[in-house]
Amino acid sequence: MNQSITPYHHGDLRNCAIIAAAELIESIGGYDITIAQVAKRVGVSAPALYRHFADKDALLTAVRELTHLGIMDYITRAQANVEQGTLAHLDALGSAYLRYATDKKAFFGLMWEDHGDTESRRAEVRAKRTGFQVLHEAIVLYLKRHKPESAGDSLKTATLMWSTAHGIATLQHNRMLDTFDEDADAHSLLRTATRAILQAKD
Amino acid sequence: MNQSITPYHHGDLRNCAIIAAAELIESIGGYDITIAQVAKRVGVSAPALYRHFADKDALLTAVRELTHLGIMDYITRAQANVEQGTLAHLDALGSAYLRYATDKKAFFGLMWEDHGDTESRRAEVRAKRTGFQVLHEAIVLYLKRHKPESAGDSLKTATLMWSTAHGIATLQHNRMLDTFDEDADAHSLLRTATRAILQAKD
DNA sequence: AGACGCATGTTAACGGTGATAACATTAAGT
DNA sequence: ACTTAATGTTATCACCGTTAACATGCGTCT
Repeated sequence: MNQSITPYHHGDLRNCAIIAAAELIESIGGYDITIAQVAKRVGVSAPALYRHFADKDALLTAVRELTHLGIMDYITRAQANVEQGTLAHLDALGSAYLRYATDKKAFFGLMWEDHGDTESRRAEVRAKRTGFQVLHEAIVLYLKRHKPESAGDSLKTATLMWSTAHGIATLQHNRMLDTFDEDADAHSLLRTATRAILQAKD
Repeated sequence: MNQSITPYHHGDLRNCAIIAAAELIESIGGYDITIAQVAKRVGVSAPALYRHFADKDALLTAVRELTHLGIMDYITRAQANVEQGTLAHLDALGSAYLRYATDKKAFFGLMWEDHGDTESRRAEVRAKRTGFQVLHEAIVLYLKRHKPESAGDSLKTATLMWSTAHGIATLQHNRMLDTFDEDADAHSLLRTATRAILQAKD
């Protein structure tokens, strides 16, 4: 965001590098980025970045954190004008997820890239589950209101909704849903699934 | 498979290279393979491979074709001992998909890797949709038998089932479903979803 | 059978990449 | 002011994908 004063030696690299990497990813529409590119964009030599990141993956992990904030922004914004615990609420959450996946395609892809099993990995999993918690709470509320008898299935229901949304997003990402059924776009598809999952076991 | 006679100069490289690449992928459990590794494994110098593959992605694309065969094998095998068009049939298809995703984790990941938009891409999309056709036909049969009134939704239903299965598989792939709900493993999760989707609009 | 040509292999080399080492410079604290 | 740690620089490495230039041997035509 703000690179403040004295950008060269004293300025906060790290943050600038993360932002530069993110901008680069967005501009080329893919996460196959190079350290040298980031360094050049921030106006510094490549090895300088290794003072702030252990390796390339550490930088990308930082970008992923930023991505988590981004998707959370989509989600919280989607909740703003919707009554909590309603079906419209769940629809809004699902739509936000899908919208992020298409709007910020490269980031969404990076988010689920298959990187190693380091300890920073654990933090990411936690961050992603935090996003899931929002969905879970919304479902808890919905079930309490409309189906108290199956309130115990909230976790399973939430997992199912997430899986479906994620599957639609990733398949669409791979151009796998393109010409199947024109009037069944991703969003309406997810809405149908949501209703089906909620109606189950009536 | 069979590298037949005279493996050196005259033997069928290409196929050997593809198999070597596949074996390598399986052994290291990831698709971050190097041309040199493949070359060494097949006992040939690295540039030799470029007589048979335009670039690295062409080789990986060939491996992906092999992967498509592999998953189709899982699917057809799953159909063998099951009555067509039954709920059990659909369960078997879904389970086969999930089982492949966990059994051949690296291949499943490679299959959905984000590679460029070349023309070989088109062929892959077709191959993957061929797999989808099996699911679709099973659903057509099921609907015709059990719900003739919603036979028109077969495509949408199939897409939804695929999306859910794919979402479960990929989320599990990213260790995202690990400790959520112990008694709700991937397979039972998908079975619940299948029933919900089929029961919808009753 | 022998000469030719093409498919297919080899070694050498190039540009680019992630990463480290050795050195330089600035900021901060006493 | 002098030391010290943080942070930058250039030089360098090993490796990777890829191409060029050269070598080898199989198939074919006469």
